[in-house]
Amino acid sequence: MEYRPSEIEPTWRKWWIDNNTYKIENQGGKPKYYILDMFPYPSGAGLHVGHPLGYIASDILARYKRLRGFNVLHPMGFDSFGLPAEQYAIQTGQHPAITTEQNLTRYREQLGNIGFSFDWSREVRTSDPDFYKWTQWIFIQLFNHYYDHDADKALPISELEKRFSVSGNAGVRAVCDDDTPAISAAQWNVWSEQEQQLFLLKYRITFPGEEYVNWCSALGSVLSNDEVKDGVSERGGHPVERKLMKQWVMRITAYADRLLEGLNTIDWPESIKEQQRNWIGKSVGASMKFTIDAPLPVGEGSGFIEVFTTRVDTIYGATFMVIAPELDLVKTLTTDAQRSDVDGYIKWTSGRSEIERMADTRKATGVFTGSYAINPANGERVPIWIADYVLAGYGTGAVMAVPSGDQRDWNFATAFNLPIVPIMDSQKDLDTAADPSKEGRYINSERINGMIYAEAVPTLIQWLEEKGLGRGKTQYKLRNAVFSRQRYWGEPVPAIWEDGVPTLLDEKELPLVLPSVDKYLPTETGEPPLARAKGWKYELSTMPGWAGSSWYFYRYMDPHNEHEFCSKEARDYWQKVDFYIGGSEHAVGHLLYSRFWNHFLYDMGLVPHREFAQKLVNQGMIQGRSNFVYRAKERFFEEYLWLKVLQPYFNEEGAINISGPDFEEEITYDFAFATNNLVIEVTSIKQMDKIERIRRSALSDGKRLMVLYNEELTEQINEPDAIAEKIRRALASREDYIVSSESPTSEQLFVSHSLLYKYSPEAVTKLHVDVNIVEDDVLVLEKARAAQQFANSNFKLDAEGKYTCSWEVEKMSKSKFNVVNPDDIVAEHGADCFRMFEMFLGPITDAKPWNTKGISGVSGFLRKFWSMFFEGENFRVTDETPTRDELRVLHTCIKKVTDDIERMSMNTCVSHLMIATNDLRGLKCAKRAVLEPLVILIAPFGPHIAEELWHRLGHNMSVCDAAWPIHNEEFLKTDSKEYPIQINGKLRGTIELPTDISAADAEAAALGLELVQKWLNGKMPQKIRFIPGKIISISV
RNA sequence: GCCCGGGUGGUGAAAUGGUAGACACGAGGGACUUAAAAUCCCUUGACCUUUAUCGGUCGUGCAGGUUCGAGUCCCGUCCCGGGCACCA
Repeated sequence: MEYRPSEIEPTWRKWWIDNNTYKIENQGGKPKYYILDMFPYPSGAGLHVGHPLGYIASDILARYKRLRGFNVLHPMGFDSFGLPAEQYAIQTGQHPAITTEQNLTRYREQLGNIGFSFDWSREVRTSDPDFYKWTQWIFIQLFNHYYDHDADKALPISELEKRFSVSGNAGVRAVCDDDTPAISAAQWNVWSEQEQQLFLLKYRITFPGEEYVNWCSALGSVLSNDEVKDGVSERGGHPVERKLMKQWVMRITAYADRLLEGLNTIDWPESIKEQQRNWIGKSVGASMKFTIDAPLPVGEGSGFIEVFTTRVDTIYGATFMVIAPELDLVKTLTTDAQRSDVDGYIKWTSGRSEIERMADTRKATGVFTGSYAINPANGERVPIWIADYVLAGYGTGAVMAVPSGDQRDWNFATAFNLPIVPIMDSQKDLDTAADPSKEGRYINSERINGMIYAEAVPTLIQWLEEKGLGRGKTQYKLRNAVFSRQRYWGEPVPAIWEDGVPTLLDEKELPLVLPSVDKYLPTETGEPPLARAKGWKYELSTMPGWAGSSWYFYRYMDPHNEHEFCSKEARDYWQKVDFYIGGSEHAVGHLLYSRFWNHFLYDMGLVPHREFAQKLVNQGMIQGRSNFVYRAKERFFEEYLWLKVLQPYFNEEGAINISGPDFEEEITYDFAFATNNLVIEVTSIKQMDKIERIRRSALSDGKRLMVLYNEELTEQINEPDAIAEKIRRALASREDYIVSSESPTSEQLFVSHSLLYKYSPEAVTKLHVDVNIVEDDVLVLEKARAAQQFANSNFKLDAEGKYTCSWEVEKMSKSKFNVVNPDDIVAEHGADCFRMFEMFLGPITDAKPWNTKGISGVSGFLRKFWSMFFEGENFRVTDETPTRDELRVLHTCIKKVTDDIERMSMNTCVSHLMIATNDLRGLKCAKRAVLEPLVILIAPFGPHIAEELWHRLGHNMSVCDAAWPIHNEEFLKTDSKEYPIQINGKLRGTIELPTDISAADAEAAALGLELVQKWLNGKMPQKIRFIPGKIISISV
């Protein structure tokens, strides 16, 4: 019986739905397992073959875990708020909810075709009010808490109010704004409600703050750094400016240390953890005061400059200071003698863009202020310079420069002839570069001379603290996260403003539903779109894309709960995500913010674990494989005429004279014949002006002009003879102006890539072509002729009559015409084949271009697998007792597939199933005892074929609830093994030995071999190693 | 510049210190067929030797090291991809 996936697959998909096969309960005697995919944003382009890679892998794992007796939660939903839908709404006026709904429907359909075991009754959508009600609720909780250092967790803001009213903020160690003043209880208590509320904002975990943001007035929105490319918006290319705006901000910095430490407790890819570590950017160092030793005007400045350093141990090498030119302090430090230099430099740097400043990092620029500071360690006077390699925005905007240890400081010192003092006995070649080594012992460093790094740092910090000159300090790169978007399509922020104080809605008033607006643009006065909503009295900005995704994994546990974001029973049952899979592009966005929210929810006692996802795997991106076609330019026709017509047909006459290698010459003619005054001009029929101009010029030159239209050449492109004949007739004629009277219908010519090596690159335009009308890089002409892109086109084919395309690997996207829809693959080969082929491509963590070469291998395998069960039209599985060989094949396969699923090596699983199938077909095995376990083994990969065969084997229940077979070592044993024999590390032969042979016997047997004696060449072996089950190794 | 990954046949890849290239694609040859498709069988890292077998040399970016034995571990180096970037 033939294997027909198009018949069996839809049947079983319906059966699964009808039987609620994938519906999961929050209970049961089984252990739980929670497998989560990063949910997709439903874009208008639909699902492409890259999306399901991770879903297939997780589905295989989910089905496997279920077969192993786990209660598996494997849900799917949609991150359905976002900018693309809003952009589309702006263009078309259509409500984003409508387009989002359409996209969602398409995604559901496409996902439905692949046979996933998702429990769709648990689907969530972040744009659904029933969902974002709880996003808003969590926002309110964040507002109502502050971070207490002593408790090292978030505490209710009411606690803080109590403490303020009793003892002010003196004893409070909490995360707050930098500019928070000290207040007494008396002050707090006399404050008005409004004053108290404003003060509390300095402590709340989410608060309205002033932040520099990337403001794009054209989009009416603030953009994240990665939405800005080269100073303009990635989407639309609009200008972007740095602007100080009132924004809701999340005090994620409060959690910096815990987010960093938590990384050590989770099984995530090292690269993701490393990116998060870099993003958090903890640097442990010291801050120090350099007293200013200058004739400062009385009362100006604090009298010292504070610096932060991660290398306090290098302080004795600090021979000068550098401060950022933007700092106000520069004015006071500048002496009269230096004033004009300094002013000039400041003027020059302010005119330089960020990009320029980054571009020439090699050349040190800067100016001496004329003032000095005292190095607190050795009391030496060091000059204070300004230079733009020091950034005002980082730390204090001042550095102690240690030219022997820091390359930028070294460059600067070398350029301006400042002293370079070695501080470590291990530093080398200080005349050519800095040496930042921490190895060795200190020199020229008084107090720490002779110490090593680990001794020097605490010694110095202790000394600085005793003297009041500095202290140990930890600094983070992490900034608080801006949480407002001046956009429409996002969660409304549940806040009302009154007298500059935000009040949040009561829980009972949630959800605050997104109102209707007439347009999705900012107002004329630059307010966000929500300002257009009638009667809207709430906050005008909405939440960012990462709001809903920061907690959605809990909603799946209890998706329809109207009273809580997720019930306690559900949280207690599912605990956390056991296995999370998604793209590494979310490394520091989603994955850091969701960890932050989870820590907060943990502090509130709402979730059972500090980290929500124990294990994370990144699936590699499936890239697109774009195809390109080449459209002829005028230049191409000129070169074609020369190469294919004039040279072959007229050279022998010696009668032509070409205007030279520059085909683009405008004044003279493209080709001129020495005889009969004939000149030829090649141009488009559309260029009537040009033709007229040339005609007049030919007339005055006394030349006879022949005009060949690109378009007529296009039609005759495969008949150079005909064109030659035309020219021959023109040569022979006496007419002054020869031009085709017929008007050609072809407008464009596309030239096969295989022919292009003869032509110059400027002769053609390279264009993307839809990969769906290309097969094996050859354009399918029937399909191409029907395509819009090739209307009124002709093709120049190669000698084999083919139009070949070139290709490149690019991101898969609609604009590159390289999107492959999984539906098409499923329709052609079946869902099981599609699933297994995606896995067979290679390790899921690797990025790879989509290429269906090789899909026939998987397709053929499934047919072979199927055919084991049939003899003609009959199901032929028997109850005979299997042979040892058959059992060995089966149990080897069980072992390998089981091991490989556990380590997510899905590609090799497919290989092992292929091997077992090939072997069993060789043995002509059709025995139930072998084939039935094999059906269970294939079930996670090809659920449809497995379900079909499972039922044909006589079962009524789904194969999903079968028991995963366990391999029996007994059947893997063989009586003998072929041992490789290595002599001096080289493989020289093999020997068949009994499995249970003793070392002595094995050695003797090996030495008895003729081939071994040959290599020994009469010598005695120095050593023989027998590694049971592996190898025999002989050294001579 | 710094931090992560990764370099293996014509291609996708496999090999968790023990026979490098499993499995598959592609290619070549053959069987079946009126023919084609489908299917099945054989060969397929490079080179040398041989009628063929047998056999040998080289081979996992490059160059070293550890080891009886290295694609795998260590040191150096080059190249490719990703991330961060005058971050003190």
